[in-house]
Amino acid sequence: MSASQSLVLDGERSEIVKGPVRVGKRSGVSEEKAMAALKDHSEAERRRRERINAHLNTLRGLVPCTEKMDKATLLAEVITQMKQLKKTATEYSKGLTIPMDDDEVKVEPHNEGDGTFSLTASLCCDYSPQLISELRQALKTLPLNIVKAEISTLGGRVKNVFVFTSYKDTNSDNAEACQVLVNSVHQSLTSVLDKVSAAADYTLPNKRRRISFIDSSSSSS
Amino acid sequence: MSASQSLVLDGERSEIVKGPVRVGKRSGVSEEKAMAALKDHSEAERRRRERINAHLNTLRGLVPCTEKMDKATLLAEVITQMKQLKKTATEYSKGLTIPMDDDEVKVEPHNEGDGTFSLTASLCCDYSPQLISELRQALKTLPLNIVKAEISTLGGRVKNVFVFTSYKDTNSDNAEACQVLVNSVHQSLTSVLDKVSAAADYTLPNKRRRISFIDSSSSSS
DNA sequence: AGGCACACGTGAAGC
DNA sequence: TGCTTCACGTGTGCC
Repeated sequence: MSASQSLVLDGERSEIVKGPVRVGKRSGVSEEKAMAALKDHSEAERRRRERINAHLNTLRGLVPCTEKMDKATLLAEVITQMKQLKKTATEYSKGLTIPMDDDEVKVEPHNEGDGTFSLTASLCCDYSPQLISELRQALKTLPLNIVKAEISTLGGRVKNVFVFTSYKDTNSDNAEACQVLVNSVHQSLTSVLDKVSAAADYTLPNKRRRISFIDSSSSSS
Repeated sequence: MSASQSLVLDGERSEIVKGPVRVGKRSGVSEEKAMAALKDHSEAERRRRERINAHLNTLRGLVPCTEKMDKATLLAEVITQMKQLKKTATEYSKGLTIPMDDDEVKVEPHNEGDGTFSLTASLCCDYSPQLISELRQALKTLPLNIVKAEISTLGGRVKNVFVFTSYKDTNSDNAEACQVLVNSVHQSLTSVLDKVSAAADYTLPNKRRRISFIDSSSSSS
């Protein structure tokens, strides 16, 4: 565009101008100004690029196995990672909150694909002193290993979460058998829930013990 | 560079070439090839830009309040959000994992700044049947409300997490009083830990009950 | 080659 | 108005 000028802004070790060729005495000054503006512009743009790339690189540090990855693929990876993190975070917090108004029984199968089969089951209801022993009796008849058990209470409500694995003679890729397990666990927990909530209807004095499971456990009564 | 050719690749509604000016019969074909290559190149580059920008836009959808934000600032926001998510996620999972080898007592004050004062305390040790009643007795002497209680077991280990709030007559901005509370809670839990672990040393048969707290609770012994 | 990904400088549009 | 951000086409190096 500009007549008889070749401005070379080197990216690495700039020797800025190559051929500040004389063009005319008076038009030269305005051209120099325009050139300076152009140089400022390209430098600013370079700083912008550097800013973006710096952030991109710190993202590489945050997401594993992206050290030499494409920009676009890196961003895609960031997206999936972010979604995953959000999901697990809300899942964790979901696991920590206790629904106040509704009793619930949930059973979820986790077919890992590697042949193992696990189950997480949860029961949430008002606290009742018989609850734990009822639960124990109900669960020990099931053909499942208890891997992990959690009890949490908040304001008179109690939530029990269990993680089971099936005995290894149970075929994990037998979808039907797995469904049977899910159903029996669900049924066991539901019957526990029915039993304790029915008992609570008649033994109202127990409700005064609802502040914490620790207030009214088995030994002192 | 190219002599007497002006290739215009319009970004919006491309009428691709403006002036396929005759230049010569034989050099024309090579020039046309070069031009086609150039066009492919710019189109590929455009697709790349679109890929990146699409990912950037989905990131905008993932991070709040970034709808009209700068690319660089958006990425910065993504970074902070991601760090935050990672932190809370590991914090949650930290709360759910149970150290296998070391017993521990932890007490952490949470001064909210709004005048309320809360405490989370945790005790992690081998399961012992007396643990729960010991805990109950130890905690009920403390001038604290139990807001939330969790018990989780995994492989014979048990972790108890409690959230307390202080009675409202305790001045929350009195750092000294808060520290006293922290200390007394810590001391109570430590004494419980000492008691049950000392008992476990002598009553080794109890160790067979360690598979789950549900195996050996209070009612049947 | 020939596709791919990157950095660059530049024109245009928004405050 | 200048300053910033964006999209674009291009040059270049790397499989």
